[in-house]
Amino acid sequence: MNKRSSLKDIAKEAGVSIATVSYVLSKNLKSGISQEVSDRIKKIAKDLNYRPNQIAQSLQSGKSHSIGLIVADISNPFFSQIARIIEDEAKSYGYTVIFGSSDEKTAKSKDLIKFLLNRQVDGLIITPTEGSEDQIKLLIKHNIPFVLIDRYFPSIETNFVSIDNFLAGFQATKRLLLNGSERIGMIAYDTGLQHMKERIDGYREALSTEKIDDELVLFVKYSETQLAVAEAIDKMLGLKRPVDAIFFATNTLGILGLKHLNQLDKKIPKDLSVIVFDESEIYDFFYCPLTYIKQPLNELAKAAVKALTEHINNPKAKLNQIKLRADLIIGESCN
Amino acid sequence: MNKRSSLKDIAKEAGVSIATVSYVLSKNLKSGISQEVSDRIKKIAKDLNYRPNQIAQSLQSGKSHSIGLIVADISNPFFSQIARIIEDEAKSYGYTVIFGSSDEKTAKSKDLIKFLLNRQVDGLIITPTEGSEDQIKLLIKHNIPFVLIDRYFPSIETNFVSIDNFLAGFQATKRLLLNGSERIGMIAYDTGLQHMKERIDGYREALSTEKIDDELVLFVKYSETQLAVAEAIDKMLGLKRPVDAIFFATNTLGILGLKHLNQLDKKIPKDLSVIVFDESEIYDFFYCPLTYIKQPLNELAKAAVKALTEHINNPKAKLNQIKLRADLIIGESCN
DNA sequence: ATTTTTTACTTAAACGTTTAAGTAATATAT
DNA sequence: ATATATTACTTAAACGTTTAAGTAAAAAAT
Repeated sequence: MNKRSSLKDIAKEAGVSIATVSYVLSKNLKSGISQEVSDRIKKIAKDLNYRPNQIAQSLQSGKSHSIGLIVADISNPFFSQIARIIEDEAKSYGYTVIFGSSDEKTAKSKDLIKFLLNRQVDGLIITPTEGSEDQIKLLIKHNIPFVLIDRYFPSIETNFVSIDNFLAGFQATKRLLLNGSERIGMIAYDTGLQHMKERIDGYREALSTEKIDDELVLFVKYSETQLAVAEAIDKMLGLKRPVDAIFFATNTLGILGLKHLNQLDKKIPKDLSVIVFDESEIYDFFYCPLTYIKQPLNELAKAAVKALTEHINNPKAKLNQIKLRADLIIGESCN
Repeated sequence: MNKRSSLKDIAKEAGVSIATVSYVLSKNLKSGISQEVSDRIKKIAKDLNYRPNQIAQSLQSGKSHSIGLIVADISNPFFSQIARIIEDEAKSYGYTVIFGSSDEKTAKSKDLIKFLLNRQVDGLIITPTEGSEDQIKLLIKHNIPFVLIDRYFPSIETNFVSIDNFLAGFQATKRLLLNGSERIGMIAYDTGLQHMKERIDGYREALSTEKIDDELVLFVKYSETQLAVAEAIDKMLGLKRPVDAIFFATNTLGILGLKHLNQLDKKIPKDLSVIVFDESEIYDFFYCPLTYIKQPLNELAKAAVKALTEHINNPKAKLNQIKLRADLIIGESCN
């Protein structure tokens, strides 16, 4: 890369001090530089195609004007859609986004946080992994601005932006009951993360006590999702009293589940009712319009960036603990 | 954010000079520091939780160890999958990735390049937009390491990594002919970009002269893709001699096209044969297994990162102009 | 006519590193 | 016993900014 021109080069060319050039070019200070010198400097700057070195500015100011984004997996459309909105939003505040994928692994998340902080990001937006409480506490201890997104830890006082997962789980389940389902299975990730817990709690709350049956809530490990979803479905359908509805707790679980149900040649909603979490383009290709929970991705991502910039600019700003409402989009998969 | 400890803090604590601390902590130089002092410094560094300030290191070294990634739209699975591979690969070389979406707009792409260069990225991986030749030439002029991905400009000597789009277009069309299609339509983006041209050229090459018909190649604008795809299909089906097969030149075009064909209640392959560019999870939910062109995303992304790091480390390294072969995955959509 | 204020700059330090060059003390060689 | 080499450091400059503090000259006030 060619050496880029610096204030020094301009100063030399203009026969003035570096400070003078700096004063002229950083418009924020209208300190007393004569029009003539100012114009000359501006012209030279333009001729030399001067662009301030942000690294030097960062070192000087202690601000990098970049934020770190840690998602579970950027190639998952749920996260890449969020990333896109965060990108645009961050840019409007003057921030660049450096991203990383944790693969839901605590160790990876820890490395990423370290990596991003070494890069002197001004703050972080994180979808925390299970068991990453200590990492989060460390961020608090070091006064590093951050916002949790999608999930949060009820035991830790942090900024977070998520949906009301309890309500979403509750509403979905109520809908299934309303449409006559008697035995409603739920397939969720095997994680202690709050968002998952709440989805399940919402589901339980919606069921009358006699309908609750622990056999009907099955957990799959993130690392073996595909196989485990299929097994869970097989199990639910193989029960003495099989399920007549399944509630999938995420996007990925739902898609894999629907694939397996297709393989089993189960017809929705004739053989089985289904509700899925999150939107997907895929639903358009499913023979039956699906009923699903639609998260307000735009609002989630924007609120996260807003909260983060607020805390970057004022570390004492009060915490943003935002739970947005997710809508249940009614299709025909649970009729 | 709490002030992080610096070499200065450690030096003060240890009663030595900053340089001594630097020598100890930057293991690469085994210059003569006594074991005793060295151990003491290391202990203090650990106690103070010292992490080198990469901004300062960057300023000093002129390397930021970050690369800029410009894609058309990070929320498009094609690009987010590539981004994920680039992320992992870049990390293995010690680079962070800063990304941006150009939305296929030249002006946005220009801004992004400027933005990323101001951030002192060491190099760029770019999916160039139509008409961005000047931006690319400027990068060359300034000796900025970069690699084009997915597309390239035949008129400019650059690093690039793409697939052999001509061959892909050729093979897809040949397949349709082989399976008996007589009137093969193609829906492509209205762009002069080379990858699109080559896909169309491949299609033309496969057709015998008398089969080529300009009515059968329809172009849609990126900014109005959805509507335009539907119109193009309607037009092709409404011809005096309507098409009996459609070749969709990208992922997005294919998905939108299939949706519209569903709405028209056209059955594939009975009413119409179809071949699509790129993979999608969606295909699993289409009633008919699709025949599609599968790009080797892993190889593409890895080759791009490799080429880029090569050129960052040695600006005179010879150009990597890589065209990988894409496979035609045979389904049942053109039988 | 002298003092004060204003103008238009410059000097210098700082941000946190790296690293070439310098130095004093000790060890080795002659 | 003196010259030379080695060890274990320190000094200082550099990367490119920003900005408080300083200064000389010109303008305004007394």
